[in-house]
Amino acid sequence: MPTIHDVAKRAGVGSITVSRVINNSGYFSSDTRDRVEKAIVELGYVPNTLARSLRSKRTNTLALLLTDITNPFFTTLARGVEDAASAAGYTLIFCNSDESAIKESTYVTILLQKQVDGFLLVPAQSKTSAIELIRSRDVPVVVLDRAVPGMAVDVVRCDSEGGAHQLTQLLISLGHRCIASLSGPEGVSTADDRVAGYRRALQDAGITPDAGLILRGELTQDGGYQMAQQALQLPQRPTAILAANNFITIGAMRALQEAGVQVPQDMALVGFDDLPPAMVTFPFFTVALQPAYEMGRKATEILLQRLKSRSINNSHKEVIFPTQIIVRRSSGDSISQR
Amino acid sequence: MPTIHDVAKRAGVGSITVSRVINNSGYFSSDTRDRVEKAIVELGYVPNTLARSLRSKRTNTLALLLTDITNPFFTTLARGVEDAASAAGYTLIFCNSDESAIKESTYVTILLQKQVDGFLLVPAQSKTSAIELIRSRDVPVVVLDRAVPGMAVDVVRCDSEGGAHQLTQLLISLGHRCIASLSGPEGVSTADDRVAGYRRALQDAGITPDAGLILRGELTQDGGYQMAQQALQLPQRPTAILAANNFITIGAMRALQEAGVQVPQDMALVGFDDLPPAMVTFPFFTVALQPAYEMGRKATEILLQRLKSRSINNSHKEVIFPTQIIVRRSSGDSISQR
DNA sequence: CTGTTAGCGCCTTCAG
DNA sequence: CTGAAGGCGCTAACAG
Repeated sequence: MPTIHDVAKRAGVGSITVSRVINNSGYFSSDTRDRVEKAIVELGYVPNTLARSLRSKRTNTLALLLTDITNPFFTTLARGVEDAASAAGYTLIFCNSDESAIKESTYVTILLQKQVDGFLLVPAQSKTSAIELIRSRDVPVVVLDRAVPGMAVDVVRCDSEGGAHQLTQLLISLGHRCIASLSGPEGVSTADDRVAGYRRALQDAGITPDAGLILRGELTQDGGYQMAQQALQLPQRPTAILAANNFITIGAMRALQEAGVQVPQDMALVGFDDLPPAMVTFPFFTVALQPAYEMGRKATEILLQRLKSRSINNSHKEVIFPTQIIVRRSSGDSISQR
Repeated sequence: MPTIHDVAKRAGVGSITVSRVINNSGYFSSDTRDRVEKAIVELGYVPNTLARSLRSKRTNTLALLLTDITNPFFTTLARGVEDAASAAGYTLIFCNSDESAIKESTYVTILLQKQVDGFLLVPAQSKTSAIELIRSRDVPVVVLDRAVPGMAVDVVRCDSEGGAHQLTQLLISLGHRCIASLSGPEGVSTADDRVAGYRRALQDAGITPDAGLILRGELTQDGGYQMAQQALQLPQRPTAILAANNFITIGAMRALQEAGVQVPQDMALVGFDDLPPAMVTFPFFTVALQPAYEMGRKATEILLQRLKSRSINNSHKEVIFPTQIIVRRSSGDSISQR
């Protein structure tokens, strides 16, 4: 493994000169450049970024810490992050926290040791020590997808409250009065916000939300399955369901199918997050679409901006993207036409 | 940012002793350990992995270089890789080559500079310089998903030829005689193998494959869309289509829908790669399923094994997983019953 | 059980 | 335009 020294010797120059040629910094004659470049090629020299980073204190590496890359929403978001990062010369380390605050902290510690330049974090819980851990080392973070109330930190997320409000409004306009909300764990801001938007829409319509209709569980297919089963057991069975994410939607759908409940005839079903068009043949679900790719891009841009200006403690941005309601078949027609 | 020196001073020991405590290596009294650990906590010391790696020549980082994380097949594969890597104390850098050999080489160069301990590579082309680049630096690689004929390298992939053979056989058994094959670029082993399996099945059945029925394009939705349109223009329109991956399947489906061709009534359609059950409500496509998660896991295990034994030049493994044929509605009933 | 010495490969500082 | 000295934070190798 040749080092900068070997190249210098072969080119008959000092090693600092080689460094200057590699980084195209300072002065050197074009003759020197040629000799150095020749030596580099002949030796197959590859600079050691580790050593460089040790000196420069910059690794050109960002950390992407999310809950589960397997969820198409996060996959798309990750792609947005990677594109923006690599365009700026950064590479990406990614980790899955699986919604566990413990895994999250463990990863943050490892990533801090690796001296990543910045973090893109989808926090497992709204109240997370991970952010404090990162901030205590003066490393920039941008929080993605979820709000972290009371923390001075950049956030890029979607208007979950508004999206849920619109979806619920849609259901109400179709004549539904008994609507169940299947959401994620308390403390996860997107889950909380989607319940809040649901509540507000009901109140706007003068409907008193029945507490039993508000179910909380995991943001997984299993969670959706279980909550939908519970919803079907309620004394007054709902005529519509609002699911808080794509996996809950699918799980709920499965429970309904098993119970012989037809969507949308017997039960309207709307949710959050669309599947990418490249993945779905028969679009069926009415959803609030979040611009995952754009969110990833934007968050990365903000992070890179912070890195460039080294201004961590300034005022913090909160970028909130609107959701886009896409009406398809799962919401059904107006109930009164039945 | 405190260093190992600061900790040593505070604990009243030499810095090497701190190092020993941190890494739990060599000998030290339990009293020393306590003093050092106390100092570490008090200072909020975090070891600098960069410096450690510079000495130890190991970064505990693996590179995952694939074509597009957005494809659910690769997402699942990536998750398998990450789980196996993190269980062994490794973190993962991931990059998307978008099937471009140039991007691929660029990334490999960057990753080599970052001194990653090993590579997991989905090569953009069967004939790729990336592998040679990596091997020239004596860094272990495991190739994923695609074969690289003539290269002495570990490979974990699926039996594409066999899967295509079975799918084609299925179509033949249903009475189809005029079957189109929509595959990826020549030189991509999975694409080539899936054409080969298709050919063999036809020959087995005594059918001479018409060259016009074998279409090649991109492994994308767009590619599938275009190839399906071409297939519909053929003088003798096929009664069935074999698509080489999930995106081609979806694209083909779209083209058929637009042309008013019903699947499976007017055209049977079978493909490769299933969508994860967590993602799909109405399973429709008959597919050859590849065990993506297991492939990722297995490849990572092999790579970690190589890292442990430092044996790069020994005999190389080729692990070939079977595909599993899942028959659903898109393949339709026997043609003779119409 | 503990410490000293000497670098890993690179780049900042200062001197030609 | 070029180079020598020194150190980033850590740990092998060798003492004690």
